[in-house]
Amino acid sequence: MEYAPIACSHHDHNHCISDALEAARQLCLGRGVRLTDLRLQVLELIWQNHKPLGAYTLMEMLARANTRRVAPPTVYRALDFLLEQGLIHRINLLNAFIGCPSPNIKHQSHFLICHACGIAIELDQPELSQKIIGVAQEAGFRVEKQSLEVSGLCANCASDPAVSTSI
Amino acid sequence: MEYAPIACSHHDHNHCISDALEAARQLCLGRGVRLTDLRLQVLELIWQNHKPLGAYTLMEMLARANTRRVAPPTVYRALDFLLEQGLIHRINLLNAFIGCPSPNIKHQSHFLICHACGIAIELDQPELSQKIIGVAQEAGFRVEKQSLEVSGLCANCASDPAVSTSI
DNA sequence: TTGGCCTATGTTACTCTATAACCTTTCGTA
DNA sequence: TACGAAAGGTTATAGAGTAACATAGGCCAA
Repeated sequence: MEYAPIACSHHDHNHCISDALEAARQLCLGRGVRLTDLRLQVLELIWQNHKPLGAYTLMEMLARANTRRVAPPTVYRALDFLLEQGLIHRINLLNAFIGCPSPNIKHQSHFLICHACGIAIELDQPELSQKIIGVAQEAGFRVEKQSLEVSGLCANCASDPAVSTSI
Repeated sequence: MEYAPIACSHHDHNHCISDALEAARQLCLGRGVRLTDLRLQVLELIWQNHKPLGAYTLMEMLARANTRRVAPPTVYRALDFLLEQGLIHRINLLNAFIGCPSPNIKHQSHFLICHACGIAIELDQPELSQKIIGVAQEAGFRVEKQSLEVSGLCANCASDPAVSTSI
């Protein structure tokens, strides 16, 4: 049985963006932390699509949007904040960052990453997290953070003959 | 029920090294690929312990062992070869490389990484790989490579009060 | 409302990781 | 032994991330 993840389907992405930004505002308000202009702008840029973005790409996007250039530490500090608040995830495989659709629920970082179109699909599988914790416990290991990064082809790209034959 | 992974236990590590190098020799012989001096030396250095090593650390170790300095491309080419042959894995979380104890069996990259002592324990859980493939298939995703990197505390460090209190 | 503190951002310089491009050497084979 | 492919050497540079210190802005207490 298959379902199409939202990242992979045609959808009104403006809705994704506004939902994410509103969730971020509420979450920061509730926690008493400051979602500054810069942090909000970085989060908004990350949400431009469902593809993870590198810090230096973000810097260029900021420069283009703001006329003023920001230096690496500035963007990394904003990213650190967003990571701490769980508003974004880091994709180690790509040295890149992607928005989290459910920042208010504590969860692990599990992604499907399409190497054809570049999108990253976040999995929501608490059962899988539990399975991983179980396997680790058998080895006497105390789990703190999980990072699952599966690369391959998303539903769209896998069914696109132009993609499948060009690999 | 717990078992102590070998990387975590007291063990004769020379045995790990000689096994790994012998396995590599056999595997390359069988595949008709060349395990050159440099490649063998890099593999041996990686196997010095169960902690992932960065490319630049390896470069320094090579320089110390050989009197002659090697440049980054040289060590990266050796690493690429070893990765292609499945003799080592890359740990994205650490930008580092670690020896694979079972290069002759095709498998996914699943690791437990202790942030206290630095060791990486490779999991051997085909069932977990299958579970991940299943979850991905539900989203219509065609899996090519899995990378699971779990960070936390290994059995030794978790039971060491000096470690637990210093975090 | 001012002063002081804390947090956020700016700036400069640097480290670490990785690769491009081109040249030389080495190895296996014809 | 000579040739071609593969491996390694060299130089330069791209890409990712951080240290250290300076400045600005928001918030609270007196």
